[in-house]
Amino acid sequence: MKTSKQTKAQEKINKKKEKNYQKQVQIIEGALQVFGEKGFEATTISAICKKAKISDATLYEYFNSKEDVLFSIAEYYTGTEIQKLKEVNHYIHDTRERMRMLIQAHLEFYESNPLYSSVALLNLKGNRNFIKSKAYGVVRESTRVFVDTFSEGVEKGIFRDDLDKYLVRNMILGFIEHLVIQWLLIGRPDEISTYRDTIFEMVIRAIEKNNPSPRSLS
Amino acid sequence: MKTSKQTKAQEKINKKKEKNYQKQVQIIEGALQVFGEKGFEATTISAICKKAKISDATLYEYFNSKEDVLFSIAEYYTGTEIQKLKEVNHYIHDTRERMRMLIQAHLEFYESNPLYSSVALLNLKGNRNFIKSKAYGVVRESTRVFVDTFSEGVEKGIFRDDLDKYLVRNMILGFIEHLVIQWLLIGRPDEISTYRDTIFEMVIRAIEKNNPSPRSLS
Amino acid sequence: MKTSKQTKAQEKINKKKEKNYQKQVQIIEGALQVFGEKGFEATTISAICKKAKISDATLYEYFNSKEDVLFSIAEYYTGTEIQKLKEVNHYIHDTRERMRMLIQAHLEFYESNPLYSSVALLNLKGNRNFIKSKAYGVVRESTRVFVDTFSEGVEKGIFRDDLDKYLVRNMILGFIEHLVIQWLLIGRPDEISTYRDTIFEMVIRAIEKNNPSPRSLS
Amino acid sequence: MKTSKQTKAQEKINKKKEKNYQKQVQIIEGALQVFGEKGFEATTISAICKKAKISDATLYEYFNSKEDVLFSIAEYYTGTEIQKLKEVNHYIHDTRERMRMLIQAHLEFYESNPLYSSVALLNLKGNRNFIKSKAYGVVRESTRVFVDTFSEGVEKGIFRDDLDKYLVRNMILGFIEHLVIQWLLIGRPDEISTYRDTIFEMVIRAIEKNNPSPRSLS
DNA sequence: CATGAATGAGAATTCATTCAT
DNA sequence: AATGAATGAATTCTCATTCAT
Repeated sequence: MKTSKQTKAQEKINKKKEKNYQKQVQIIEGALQVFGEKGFEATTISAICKKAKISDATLYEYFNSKEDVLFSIAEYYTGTEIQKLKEVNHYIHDTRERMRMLIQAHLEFYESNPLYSSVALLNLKGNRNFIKSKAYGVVRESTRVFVDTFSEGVEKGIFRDDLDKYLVRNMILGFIEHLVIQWLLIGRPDEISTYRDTIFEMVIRAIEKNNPSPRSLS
Repeated sequence: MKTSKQTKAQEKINKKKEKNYQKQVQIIEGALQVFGEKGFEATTISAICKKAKISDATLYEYFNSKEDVLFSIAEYYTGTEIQKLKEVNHYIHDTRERMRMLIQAHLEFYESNPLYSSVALLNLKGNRNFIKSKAYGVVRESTRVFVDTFSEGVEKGIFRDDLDKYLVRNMILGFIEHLVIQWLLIGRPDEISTYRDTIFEMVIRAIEKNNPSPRSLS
Repeated sequence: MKTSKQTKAQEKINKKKEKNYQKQVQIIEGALQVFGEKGFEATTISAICKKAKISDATLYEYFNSKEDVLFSIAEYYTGTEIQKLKEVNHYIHDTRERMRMLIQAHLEFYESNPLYSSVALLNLKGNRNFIKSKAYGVVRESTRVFVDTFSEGVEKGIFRDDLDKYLVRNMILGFIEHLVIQWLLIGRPDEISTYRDTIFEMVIRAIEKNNPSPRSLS
Repeated sequence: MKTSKQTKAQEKINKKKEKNYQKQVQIIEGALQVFGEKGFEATTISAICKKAKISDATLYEYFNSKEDVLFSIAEYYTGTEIQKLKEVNHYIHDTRERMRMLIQAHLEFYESNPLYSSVALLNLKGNRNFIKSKAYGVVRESTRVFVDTFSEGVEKGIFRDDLDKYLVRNMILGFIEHLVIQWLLIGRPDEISTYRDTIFEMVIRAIEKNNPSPRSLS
């Protein structure tokens, strides 16, 4: 089963593009709901198709496999989200403000899309195949704003120039995502976006320049 | 048939404690290897038992289900790790140093136990049943050192008293775990413990007291 | 995992009716053969499917479980038999003759369908779940002719009015079925329908009216 | 599994006799309870042994298999019951009264031992292996009283001499057992021994001699 | 005698996926 | 384009039974 998947996957490249985009979205939305509630393994194709009001076989006209559907969810939602972010970003010129906005936007996006958060953080983050997928590229791309914004700050001299920019991204995303995961799993805190300013402020302290560490750091 | 299953489920609890502890560990170690390499779903009971050199049926003398084995891995390793931490912790009096040590210890533990890291961060973190399990309690307990250390710092006046201690823990763990996950999945960075000082330093800046944020924070 | 099973159970009901009736019968006939020869527990789904020339998975498109197949056999054959009985019954006006016919029909049905007899009397009679099933309703219904015929005789004044009609049914069915079971298990007597007249006559003596018991019955 | 059972069974002949009779009874009583409540297939050796307060392995010191235990229940209880019957029988000289007593005794035995009734009528009657067992011989033997009593009546000229004595036994046992099964499964009637006189009287009418059937019997 | 420990053997069921129509 | 029907392939878990101690 595992081996044959690989082989067949190649024969079926990009079935998607050719077909009705509308229906793809319909399926993705159905899948989001079921995956989000039950998790990937516990979800059946049948359940997705029932939500999407299509037959099981039809799903395979639009996607190559159950996992393809899962990954496509990320691609779709991230793509959509990136658009919004770019627009807002366009109007913000202050780097610090951009960073604040990014954190806020991420928190709010997760908070207002718990099903997607569940899929992304409980099912995708940790999926070894995901990182090989095209969808992962899109998701990764979407986090580049943090890297870029940090770099921008470094150039402007407001952020420390002795930090690995990817490590900074790690910190910010790790912080946010860990919080969201906890919120999803144990329901605490009630609202995560409440913390947006504190989080921003902690991040800023960690990365801002003229912010001498009181004692020398070994 | 259905009803008797329910009944038996109750009788089954605590099958473990009564039996040979040695063999439990043997199974846990076999399972760690297979789960760590293939992931929970892709792992079969047979594979675990082959590694542990026991029959499939025997596994069920010691554990109630595949998931029980998974959770027990966390319980076992965390329990062991907590012991070590407590010992070291005992000899460190400086709060800052304690925090440094904790971060270092966590990073090194993950780095030197990639299989366990894989199980814990790719399979357990995100498992909705895990948080209901006894094992989760142990894991959670093990992270309390961060909360306690932070509180200690607050009391001593070296850490900010305007931060939610759980949020602080979130930041630290999120940061570390996100880094480890990336390391596991895409192999970067090569060595995560290299970053121990930078990470510590970023964390410290975020939580240390006499560290006025240069501009006012809205 | 546990919860979703419950949910699915509800969705599953009535899988049958919607699908190809032809194939259902095909499966039922295959199952009859295997159940009839080996008994319920000793029969495997595989064996049934081999007889029915379908794959194991296909069986589950038409039935919900092995037990569902078993019960459906009874429903199917009883349903068919009831039809025949009703037709014949229609042309018989004499109550005594009707009773004779019923006994004869039952004996002959069992005798000419030993596989079904085996399933019905060795596997179903005594199955605690069966009485809760829909199929049981059909079977029960099919024995009502005995009750009705007896009542008819009572009304006409030819049968005793001091007997519980259900007890009468018990006697007749118990008599017949016990005989059939013996025939199935130890092969004696060779032919059960040989006894049709004797059985009828014994039954009649027990229930007929102007048939004073010689001595007083305490 | 099926084939090896046969082979091994021969090696293990009569393990029973040599051992502690006390413990055998203890096991049989435990088994009666579990078999009686759950049925043969749904009963596990473990459950029996828990009731009997011995270890699973010990059961096999006294019995050769799970089925052996089942059959032994019948042997034990029937043996005990036969004793009682013989005693009572000894003091009854009237054939008709003997028949009345037998019916009454059977009904009362079943009614006061529902667990045994369940085992005997739901699990044993219909078990194809049972008839090959030694236990079956004992059970069969116990029903000979009906045959003998009927023969006695025939000799004395009070019972019809045109009836197959085994058919008579069939009628009586079938009647009684069918009633008991119904009582076990659907709980009706509330008390079966209430019917003892009616049943006796119906039986008597069917078999008594100077009891001319009103019309000629074809 | 009693039993703790180990296991062989199986078997029902699930589901993603395919394909002819 | 859509789908009803069919199935291959797999896997957890159960349990009667054995045997060394």
